[in-house]
Amino acid sequence: MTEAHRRKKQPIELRQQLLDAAATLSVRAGVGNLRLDAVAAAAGVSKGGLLHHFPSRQALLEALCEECLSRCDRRIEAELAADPVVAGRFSRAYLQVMTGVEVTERERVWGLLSVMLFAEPEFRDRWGRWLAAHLARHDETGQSVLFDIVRLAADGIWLSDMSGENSDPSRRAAIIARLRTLTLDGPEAE
Amino acid sequence: MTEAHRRKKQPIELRQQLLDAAATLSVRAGVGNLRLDAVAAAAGVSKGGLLHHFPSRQALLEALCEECLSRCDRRIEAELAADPVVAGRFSRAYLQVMTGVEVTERERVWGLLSVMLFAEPEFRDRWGRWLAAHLARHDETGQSVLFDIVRLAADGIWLSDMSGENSDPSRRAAIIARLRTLTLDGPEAE
DNA sequence: TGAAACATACCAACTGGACGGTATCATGTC
DNA sequence: GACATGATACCGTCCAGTTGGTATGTTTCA
Repeated sequence: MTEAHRRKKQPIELRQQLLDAAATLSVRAGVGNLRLDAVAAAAGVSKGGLLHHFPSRQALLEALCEECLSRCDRRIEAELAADPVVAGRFSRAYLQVMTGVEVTERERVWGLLSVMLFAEPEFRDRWGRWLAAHLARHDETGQSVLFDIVRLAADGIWLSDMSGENSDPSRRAAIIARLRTLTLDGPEAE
Repeated sequence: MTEAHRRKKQPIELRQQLLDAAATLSVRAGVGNLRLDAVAAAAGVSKGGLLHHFPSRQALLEALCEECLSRCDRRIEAELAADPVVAGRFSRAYLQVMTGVEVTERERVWGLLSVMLFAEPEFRDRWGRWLAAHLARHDETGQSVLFDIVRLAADGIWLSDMSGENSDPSRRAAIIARLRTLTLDGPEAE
């Protein structure tokens, strides 16, 4: 009947659009204020269409969380592959990904969303497990508190990025650069 | 008529109880899932009673935010007063307060709540302004990226504390100790 | 002084809108 | 034609906020 029916059906693309829309709206108004109607509308589809892909609100949120994690994964893997120095490699990649250097606005949304999902109690554990698994896999856990500090500071930057662009960009860059060199100095004697 | 009517009226205490209840419930289920009924019940009062003190849900959340900030203020001030070394004093106090060494469970709730409120878009700016004001007042902004890193890492610890007690406490303590010494080394040449 | 008059603190029941979810129908694709 | 995809209409529930009360404090004034 309507025009929407007549268009080419591309379920995979739509699914992605729905997730993108959900991410954007979550970041703008908070995960708790995410409304199915709004997500569907933003993706140019009816609520029925949305519920076809995600049978419930909960399912949508979980998919959102998984998408977040897998995006992180992909970017981390890319960074790891491009880094020849083994020591502190993971922490460096983590820093790079979390601080989101040279990243598109669309990627940025997903970064912010990560923090917001982290604040949701139902997804905290999921995140905790993700990080623990990665740390175990790259086995930097026993290395040095310096690496820990670098990663923690990366989280801090990530967090402060959420509060708008109030911080001086050059200062931010200097901090990131300094953190990066910290991981390259090698773990000195404690 | 009912027993509740007959009890001693202590509006100030009740107000505090309501805020405490709201904080606890927010941390447990997320700010977005905070229900007025539940808050009222947890404080041993009816929803009407709650709405007498906070005319709307929004008002309650704002009061919650203010309470959070003023609690931070008080603890920061206490740390500052107890620290004879001027250089990096604020960053040290910040680290101490945010990582919440030797803190009661009740205080801990408020710490966690801070992060959750930070994740709420409507309160992000409020927090950003708070921090900016404090940084300006103690004028550590121009000092050293090391101080920045310490504060950012403190945020990171704070954040990771939210994901349950999965981290090794002694390791956590080591990190905090190291961060502390970083602020005491003094700003070396960049 | 004390008791009316007012103000504050709270309760119980209700309402109206928002929103998640379902049921059913229409259309595209293989 | 059979299945996947998506639209429309509708229902039930949840919950913030309203309303109209009752009980407890506090002030005023005869």
